[in-house]
Amino acid sequence: MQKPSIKDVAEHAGVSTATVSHVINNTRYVSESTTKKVREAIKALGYIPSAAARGLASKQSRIIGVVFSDISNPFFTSVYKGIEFELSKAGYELTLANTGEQDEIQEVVLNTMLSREVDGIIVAPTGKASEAIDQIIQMDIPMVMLDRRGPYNHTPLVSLNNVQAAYEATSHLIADGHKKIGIVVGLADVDTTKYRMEGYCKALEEYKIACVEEYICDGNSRIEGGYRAVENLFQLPDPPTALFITNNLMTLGALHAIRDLGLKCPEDIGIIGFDDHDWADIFSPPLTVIRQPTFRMGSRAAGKLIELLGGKQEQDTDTADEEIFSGELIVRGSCSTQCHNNYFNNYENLDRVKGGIADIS
Amino acid sequence: MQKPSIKDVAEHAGVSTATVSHVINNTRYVSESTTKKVREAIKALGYIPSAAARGLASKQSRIIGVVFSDISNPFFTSVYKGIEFELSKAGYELTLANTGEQDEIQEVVLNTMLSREVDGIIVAPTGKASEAIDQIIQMDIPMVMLDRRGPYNHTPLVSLNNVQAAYEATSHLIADGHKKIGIVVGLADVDTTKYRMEGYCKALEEYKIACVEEYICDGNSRIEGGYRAVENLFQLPDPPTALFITNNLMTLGALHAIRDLGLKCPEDIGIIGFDDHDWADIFSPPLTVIRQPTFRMGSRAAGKLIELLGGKQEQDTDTADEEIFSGELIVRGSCSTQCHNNYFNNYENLDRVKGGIADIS
DNA sequence: CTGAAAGCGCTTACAG
DNA sequence: CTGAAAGCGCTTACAG
Repeated sequence: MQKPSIKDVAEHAGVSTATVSHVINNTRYVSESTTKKVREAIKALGYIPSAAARGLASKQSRIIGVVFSDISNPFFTSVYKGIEFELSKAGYELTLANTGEQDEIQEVVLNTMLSREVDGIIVAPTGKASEAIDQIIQMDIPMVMLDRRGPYNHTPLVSLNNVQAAYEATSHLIADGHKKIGIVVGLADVDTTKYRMEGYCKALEEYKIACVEEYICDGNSRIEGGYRAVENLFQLPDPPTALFITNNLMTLGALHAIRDLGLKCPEDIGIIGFDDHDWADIFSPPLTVIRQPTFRMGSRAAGKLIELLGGKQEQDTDTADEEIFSGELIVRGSCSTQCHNNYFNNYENLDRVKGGIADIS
Repeated sequence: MQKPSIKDVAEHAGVSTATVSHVINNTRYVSESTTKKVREAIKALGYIPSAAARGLASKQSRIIGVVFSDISNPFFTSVYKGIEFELSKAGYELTLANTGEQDEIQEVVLNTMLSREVDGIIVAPTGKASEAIDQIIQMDIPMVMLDRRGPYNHTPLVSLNNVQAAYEATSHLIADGHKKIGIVVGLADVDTTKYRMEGYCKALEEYKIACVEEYICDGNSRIEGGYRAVENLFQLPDPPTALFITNNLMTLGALHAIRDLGLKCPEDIGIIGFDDHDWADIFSPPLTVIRQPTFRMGSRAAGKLIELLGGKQEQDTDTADEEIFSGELIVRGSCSTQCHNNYFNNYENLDRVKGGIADIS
């Protein structure tokens, strides 16, 4: 037997398709007895509405597109769960696509989303300008950006205060007695890279530590990149004593490299990572990290999108609608060197010596 | 301006909508000059076909549904990437849903997929019978099961040889000199739990080691469960010297517990985990695990589905179509005790003593 | 080589 | 309180 349509249900119940549609969608009053007949017919026939037909007729897909660089990155997985939590409550389905941080792929996936007529989009855009994004903006499809905004300054954004977080991370290393601090940075095109580097520099500056160019090392945002970065740093004549590694994947690579180089953490090298992980706590020593409120960031982005979908359009204001979360420093013990118990072992002391750390040693 | 439809394109190009459709889909010959006109019109208007309309007219959504228990489990993430790799080559889009291993949620998500009229489904089913799955089967929607099959014996399956893998894991612990071997098992409803336990028992039996009931501990398939399981095991008067932990999340929890209990691995407790991870290698000591070929499993499941979609229907054979992969033992060093250098330190020796390990000690 | 037109299964003014 | 019917934007026999 064929899959039943709304017409079959209507006939079976002895009503019009309009009535069936209205009881299904609860979109106008239908008498109790009629409602009952319709529900029974639906049950009897095993009727399932066609989302395609519905979408075509109503011009709403009730699908939200989510575009991330890589769902196997736990940061995005957790954000995704936040989005899913919020959006499924509101009756939306999600479609997910990975760009792998590649502009061409981003173009392709956004276009298929356009073709799917998604009702809204949440995207962590690559750094470059995108025709597809231009088109989405021009078509007035609700969109919120997550983690970064690329070259789009007038789209709502949910992200972390990366400057502050990186500043805190670096300050923490300084407080632990480090003066030779390397940083492993991600892809240059991605906003967060710039901001995390900025926070790092700001902290060094504030504590009058010279910013050594060789200590800034590209890790490509990926595991292998983190590995190679650490290898390179330790080929320097005067390698750093501590490392700020600016995302979770590079941290993994860095830890691999540290092990392969036969180094001990934190004795030989202090480590602070970006992004928290389930395994960070059981690493030896447990990893000190900056934690992002990933789930909340995801659900907030979804919330913003729902507002836009509801038509609360005050978008024509000039101020970009931003929601910036704070990173949280989780101190676990991968930073402290032998200096751990010296004068610089905590923020209180740090505050006192601001402006002259290089003098005391 | 409104979003252009195929009609607008047809008018702009001075042809029929049929012709436009055919050049887009390459589905019948169209003269070069006409083709050119159509393509130009498409470009000029920025035309994007409506997937909903297309789906409604063609009765094909070109969407494949993927139903997993939890995409934040790296096992599923990696499988998903394999699926994505294969299916996107074939021009399909994916829609993903998590069940959290809950029957009711599985029911809901499968029904929305039915409503979306997905062309096919890949599912890691919960253990219980499901009305939605019954319906999918009855509607002849191509479906392949992944990791497990639940109570459905006539659906194609891609999975691991869990008995063999668990047998190898346990044998490895035995070869490393352990005789008091605990196992942390997952949800009872899930097939893999049963099979992994079976392999464990088989190995013990083979080496004449008594199977101690207290050493079999429920870990609920989750991090917290793994934690509690280890806590419980170490409250036994005679706790095990080694643990086989049967999935990645429980392993994480177990490692946490081991740390919190102040135990050292492998000195105090040997560990072998199920599923490999990026961090397994940098744990101290690096974790010995059974690795599943996750990406290949995913792409193979997708391949099977594509075959079914292509209508190669030889399904009415009675033999269930199964593809069973082998797990790979990755030895890293979290199992060996002080016995590491004794008689039982490798498989060669193990073979010689088969049938009487308990006698030698 | 191409077109006219029915039909896919819904939603939604319009009408009563 | 409910129905008749147009229309959403495609695909696809059918026809020439």
